[in-house]
Amino acid sequence: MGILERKIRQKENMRTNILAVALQLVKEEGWQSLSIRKIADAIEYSVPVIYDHFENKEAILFELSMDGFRLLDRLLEKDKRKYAEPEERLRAHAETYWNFAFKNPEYYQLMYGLGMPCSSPGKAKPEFNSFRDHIGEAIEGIVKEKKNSEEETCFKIHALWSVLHGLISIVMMRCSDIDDSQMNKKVMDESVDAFIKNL
Amino acid sequence: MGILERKIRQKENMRTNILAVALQLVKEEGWQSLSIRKIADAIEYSVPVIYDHFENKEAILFELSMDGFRLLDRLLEKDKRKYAEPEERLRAHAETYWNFAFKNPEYYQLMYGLGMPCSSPGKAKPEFNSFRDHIGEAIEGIVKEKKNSEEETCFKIHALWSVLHGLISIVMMRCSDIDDSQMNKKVMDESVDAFIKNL
DNA sequence: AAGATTTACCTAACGATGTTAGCAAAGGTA
DNA sequence: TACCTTTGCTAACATCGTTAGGTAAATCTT
Repeated sequence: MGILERKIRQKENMRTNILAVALQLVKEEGWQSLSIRKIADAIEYSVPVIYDHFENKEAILFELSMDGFRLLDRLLEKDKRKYAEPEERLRAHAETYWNFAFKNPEYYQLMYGLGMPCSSPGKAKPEFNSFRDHIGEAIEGIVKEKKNSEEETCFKIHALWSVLHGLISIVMMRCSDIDDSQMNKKVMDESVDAFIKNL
Repeated sequence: MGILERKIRQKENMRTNILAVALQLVKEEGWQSLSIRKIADAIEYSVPVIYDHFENKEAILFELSMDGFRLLDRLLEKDKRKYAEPEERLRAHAETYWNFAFKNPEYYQLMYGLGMPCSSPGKAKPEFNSFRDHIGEAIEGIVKEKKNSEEETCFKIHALWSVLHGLISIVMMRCSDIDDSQMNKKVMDESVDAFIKNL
């Protein structure tokens, strides 16, 4: 009997609908004004049904952050297929990371806890290191003939990730008075250049 | 009559007391659990008196973040007096920034909106650029014989700030699985080295 | 088809939050 | 003493996340 399957399908639909609606609300009004009641309103159900599908609000945010990591991962995989040469690939990864952040600021903020009650970080997720793994691979490709130790490579990975994340955070949080996005992009490009030169 | 002055003094005392108590609570339980009622409880007054001294909760957070910037600024000024040689001074500034962040994580999180409802950033504060100004001066000192344009120097400032802030953010938010603080410190030192070498 | 049972869903509430209106008491002024 | 300003409080409002408990519909059992 397909009746059970239909129910499962409906349940899944509800779940994805909740996530979709939550993301939509966030895009419109930001994380700070997202509430369970608004989600319930948007899906046209009462509040408690949301708790049939998610343990609590944090679980919803967690799931959305996972979506963010998955999306980023897909983009990085595309780079991998497109660019075989390690240096070229590394530059592409950096650019992809940058573009991802500013095309999906909601995701980026959630993924790295920028300007919101921490929620997602803290729990170790494999997806968390997706970017690290990708640039790590590219860096190893560039550096493999040189006699760098594994530890040194690990340092390099962290260093590059840090510049990118730091730059993005500062711009996204408006910590700097430099608001010219072209200029900020240039700072990133030069930082990546300097980084590669220093490998 | 000193009676008016006493009242002013009392009012100021109350104000600073509120801030001190708020900071204390944050150090004990983190930003997320700070509430007006807890502050009122700690200062042994009822809730509305707090609103006689601060417009709202955000104003309290804002003032505390200013304290953070002022404290950081004082430390950087100390470096300036201690180290005349630009490169040495720049290294000291980086180290000071790093140490400040991990000795006062509450301040750092508030100042740059890490893991909390954004609150402070967004409003342009002169104190915000204190660190930028300090490392800017040192970098100009190092680079002044070379024919770098002002724009290039500005880029360099942003690049260095970004590595530091990125590294600190990643560690503080536990985005990385590398939790060894000595190791993280090494990554910073090497990044600063590479940065200076690349000036 | 009728009864039993599980499921789906809602109303209403609890406790905590930031914020404010309005009142009472204390203190200074005339 | 009468008045007024300051100072502080109680109590409430709206919103939040979360949950207990009930109802009616959908499903399963006989």
